[in-house]
Amino acid sequence: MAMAKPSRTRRITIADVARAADASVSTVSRVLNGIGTVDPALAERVRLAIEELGYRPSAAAQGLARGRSGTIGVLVPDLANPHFSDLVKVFSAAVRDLGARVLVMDSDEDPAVERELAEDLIRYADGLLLCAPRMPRADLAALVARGLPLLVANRQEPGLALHSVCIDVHGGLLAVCGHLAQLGHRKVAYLAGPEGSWANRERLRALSGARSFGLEVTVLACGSLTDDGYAAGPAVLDTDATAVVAYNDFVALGLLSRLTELGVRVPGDLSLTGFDEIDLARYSSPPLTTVAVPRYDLGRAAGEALARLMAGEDDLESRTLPVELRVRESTGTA
Amino acid sequence: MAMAKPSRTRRITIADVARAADASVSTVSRVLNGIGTVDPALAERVRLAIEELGYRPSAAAQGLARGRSGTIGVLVPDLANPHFSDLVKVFSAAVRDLGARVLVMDSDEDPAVERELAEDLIRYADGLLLCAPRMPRADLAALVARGLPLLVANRQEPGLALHSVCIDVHGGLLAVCGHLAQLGHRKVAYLAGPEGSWANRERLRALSGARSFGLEVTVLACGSLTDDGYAAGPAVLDTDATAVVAYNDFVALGLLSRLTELGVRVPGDLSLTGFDEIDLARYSSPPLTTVAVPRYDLGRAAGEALARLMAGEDDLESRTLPVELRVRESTGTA
DNA sequence: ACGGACTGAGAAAGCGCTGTCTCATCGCCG
DNA sequence: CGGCGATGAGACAGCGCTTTCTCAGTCCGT
Repeated sequence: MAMAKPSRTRRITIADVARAADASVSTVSRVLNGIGTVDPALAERVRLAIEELGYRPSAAAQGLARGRSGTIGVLVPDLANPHFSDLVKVFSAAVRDLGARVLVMDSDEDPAVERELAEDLIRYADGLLLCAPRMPRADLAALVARGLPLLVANRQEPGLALHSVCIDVHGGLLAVCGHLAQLGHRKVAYLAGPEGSWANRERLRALSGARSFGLEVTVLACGSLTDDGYAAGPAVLDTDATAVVAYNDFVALGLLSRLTELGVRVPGDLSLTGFDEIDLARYSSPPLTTVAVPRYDLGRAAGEALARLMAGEDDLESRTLPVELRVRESTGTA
Repeated sequence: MAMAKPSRTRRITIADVARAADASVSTVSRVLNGIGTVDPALAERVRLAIEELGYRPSAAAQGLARGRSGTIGVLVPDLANPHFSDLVKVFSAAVRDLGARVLVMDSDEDPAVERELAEDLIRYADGLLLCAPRMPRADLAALVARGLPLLVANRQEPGLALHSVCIDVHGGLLAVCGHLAQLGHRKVAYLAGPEGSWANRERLRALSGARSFGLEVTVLACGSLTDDGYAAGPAVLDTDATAVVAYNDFVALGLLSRLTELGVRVPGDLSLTGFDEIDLARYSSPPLTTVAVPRYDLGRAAGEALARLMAGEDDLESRTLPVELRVRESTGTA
């Protein structure tokens, strides 16, 4: 004989609390939100009832009544990438201080999915943070037109009144180039990152700027993962470059591993740079020359910016955060 | 003269759509949810109106009316740890197929915060996934008592009817010990992970089990980060161990780096093992002997289990997923 | 002792949906 | 040709809160 399911106990509502505390629903609400004045004794009774019943206001009902959900949608291309999980972590801590929660979605680097998820997030969220969106400009514009507070991290789109916070990728890679040039390198290979990525475009822009100080750049399609860097080993050796600029630290470490296997010494035979400074960069052998990006500040800045957007300030200028070159032992004279 | 703020345009509601399509609200709802039968012509008119107005149903209103939010709460100790961000990623993809979204919170490894966030998540979510919760048993019990679908990943609590999916940490570390014993090691040092962590307790249990095949274990407090491993270098050398079992790959790689700096050869002077198999493990020099855990399967399994819990099935047995020892070059004969 | 300014607290109208109930309408069989 | 089951579609009552409005007391000045 099948045991009846324990019939999901009815939700405890504010009315239950009111009844238990012998107060009105409005009063309970007041106590809950600390709005208006309530007689201390009554308030205490209410608090007690809340405690005893284990009452928690329904987020849906609050959201509906208040007209805002207290939720911010965050869209990332790949949550498994520490760059983004770090950002989400910091951002979510930042907005929690504002009383907001974060709904994360992962587009798996697919621009089409990205648009769709963003539309879905809108239904839930009071504001949106788009991290390094790969979607076409038109989609981005459509999203902006929806009118809800929208912030973009690490992408700029000239002419599209986009509020954004960005890392100074261009400046960072320029610094890398300067460093390499100073060491006497003339020919460098660049292991390129994801196609649609703004960060990749910025790096390319810096690279072409670096021609002005005599750098000759070969661009090799690669990717953003350790495996991609490892795989790129032979291709790199096919060039006559004396230095390799990897898209990021993962790629650099993957390549470093392959080079070590192949008996190529770093920086003796080949100099190598990364980007983003992951923890392990200081711990590889040799330690990696890379660019430190202010992850924490980025998340923080995004949180603040979105807070202000949601408060109705619309005169926000976009911010670009400075980066810092970290010279270590993976780079040497040509 | 200050430009008036564009007065946040009123939300487009289902009523607007009904009006535009010259249909009733109920009909629009039917079309939206594909429930009941609607005349094809009318349905088409509705769809058109939705399209034209750019209407999106409010998640809050739907949630309130339906009695469920379509959101699942996920609580992790540290989203910056790839172990968890990977899990969240896979899990969230898994439950999206169910039409659910994921609300992530990060407790920063603080058991007290953990409890609080979990309580908050309940207000938003239809179900909860607690990842490697560090909270005391009593708090966990209180959460279970709340009655909503609750799943725990990587923690077991005997006697607490907890639905869980776990990695076979014990088995994995036992395999590591066996491997080391076979190589002739007798004295090993264990770099311990976070205090409250079940995974750490399981490792310790395996270690004490390993005494049966003659292993003598020194436990050193450490942590779960690369830096912790790096810092533990001298302490490790103070022991007379011939092999080091690190809490995870990060710790192992940190230690490896320090050992390299100190001129200690791995595995010549000291064997070293990790756990969790991060990407970089194969790319260190030497490549790291570690334990591969089925991250993907874990997320998948969690998604399925929670789906079934939410469907009312309460007879779920807990699952433990098998792991695999990956022998590489960081371990050698004693 | 009486009117005006406050203060504390309840009643009730939404918020934007869903889902049930009800009501037309229509085709069809007897 | 009347009655009956289908079928399509609207009305309406919630869902659990917030918030305005209203009202009964209080406290004071005159």
